[in-house]
Amino acid sequence: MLEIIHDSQGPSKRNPVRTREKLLEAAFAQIHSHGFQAASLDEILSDTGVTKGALYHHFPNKTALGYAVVDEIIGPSLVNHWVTPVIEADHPLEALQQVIRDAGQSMTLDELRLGCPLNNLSQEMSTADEGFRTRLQSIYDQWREGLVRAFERAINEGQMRDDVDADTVASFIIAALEGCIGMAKNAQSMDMLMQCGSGVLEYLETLKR
Amino acid sequence: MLEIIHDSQGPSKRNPVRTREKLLEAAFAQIHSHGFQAASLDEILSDTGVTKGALYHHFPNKTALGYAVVDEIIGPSLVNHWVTPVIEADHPLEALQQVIRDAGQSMTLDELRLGCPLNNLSQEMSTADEGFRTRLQSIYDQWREGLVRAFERAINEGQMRDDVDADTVASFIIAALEGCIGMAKNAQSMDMLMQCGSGVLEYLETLKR
DNA sequence: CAAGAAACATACTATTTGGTATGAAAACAT
DNA sequence: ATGTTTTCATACCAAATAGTATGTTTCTTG
Repeated sequence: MLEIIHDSQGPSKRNPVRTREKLLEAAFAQIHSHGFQAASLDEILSDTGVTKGALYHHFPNKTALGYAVVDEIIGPSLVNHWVTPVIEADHPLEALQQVIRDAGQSMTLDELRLGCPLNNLSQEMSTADEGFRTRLQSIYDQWREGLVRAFERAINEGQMRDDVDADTVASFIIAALEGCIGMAKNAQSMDMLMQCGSGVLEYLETLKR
Repeated sequence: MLEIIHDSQGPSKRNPVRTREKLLEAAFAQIHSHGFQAASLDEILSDTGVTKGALYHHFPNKTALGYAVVDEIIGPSLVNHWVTPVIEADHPLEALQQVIRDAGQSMTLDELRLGCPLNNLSQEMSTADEGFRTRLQSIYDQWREGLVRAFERAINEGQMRDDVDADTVASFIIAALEGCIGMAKNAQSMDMLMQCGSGVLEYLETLKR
């Protein structure tokens, strides 16, 4: 928290691209820890060593910085970890189960305490700022559409029951996953995460044929 | 929002109990709408017509007011609507399904946009304030323990499969429900609530025997 | 009824906040 | 080299916030 994000390359030559990156990273960390509204610009600046002038050169205001965090960090990260592996897998259902297990096992208690950045921001900002809501919604949409495609493929290939609606299942899975993380986040308990997660895994098991 | 909460009884005789109630109600509304940290004391005062002196007579600080909202409004309301009906029912699984359906049908779009007060506060405050976290956790615990008792009874009476762990199922159900509401809240879509909710209902169906 | 406590009212304060104004130093183009 | 744009630095500001100080009114109690 008190660490400054150093440039890896020697003395401080001027590097606007890296400056913007540092701001995004620090803003993401700050938002993840405290939420968007409680995220302090001054803290982001002291964390990065960037000055207010530079910040407001790269972003017109705090909201725009938040939007950039959503578009350039949260969205891509979610697609990488949760969508692509399932879409590209030969056996989507099992791939999804594996992604869930991996996420559960690689997550530390400190990370768990912070919760899911996507869900955190949604719950905080959906009523407060329409721009956040739509951006976050498009991430959820990508996620759901990815799962739907994967499920439909699994159904066609006879890996999955054909008496379920892929769209309903996808929505339910995403909701259940976010719910599990939220639950375990408040409990601050790895056991709760595992217990809840195994509920999801068992549900996925019932979808196989 | 702009309406003042009037006393129903004539002119403003001094009524400390009612004053405290009005503060709690307005604080709950404010927290439900904007979250705890963004809830403005000044707005609560102008909503109620109560003055700052009275507020700080009844509550030592903003945090204590928030705690009281959790203990005296959010907790009891949840137990009333979600725990008691299931515990007292002859057929817990079907009762739970009915509670879910009722909640879905009685919920307006405006309410949906605000989300679940319990989940909202958990996600916002669990990292920021340990007092909030423990209080909210005890509500979750009551909920889960209520469901566990109901499920165990259903299992004993042969209404529910006996190859599932009541505790795991209870945690998963609560997580899934909160996840559904959160999902639909961000989507601001009643359809999403219904779609997600039917996922929960179908899952509950698989638990019957 | 008197005295003390409870309940409320008003004015003020200290701090934090996002945002701005203005200028300097690099980087770039000609 | 010189002018121009980009990138950054510093100092400042207006608004909002929770909280306090202090006084007044109502209620309770002996």
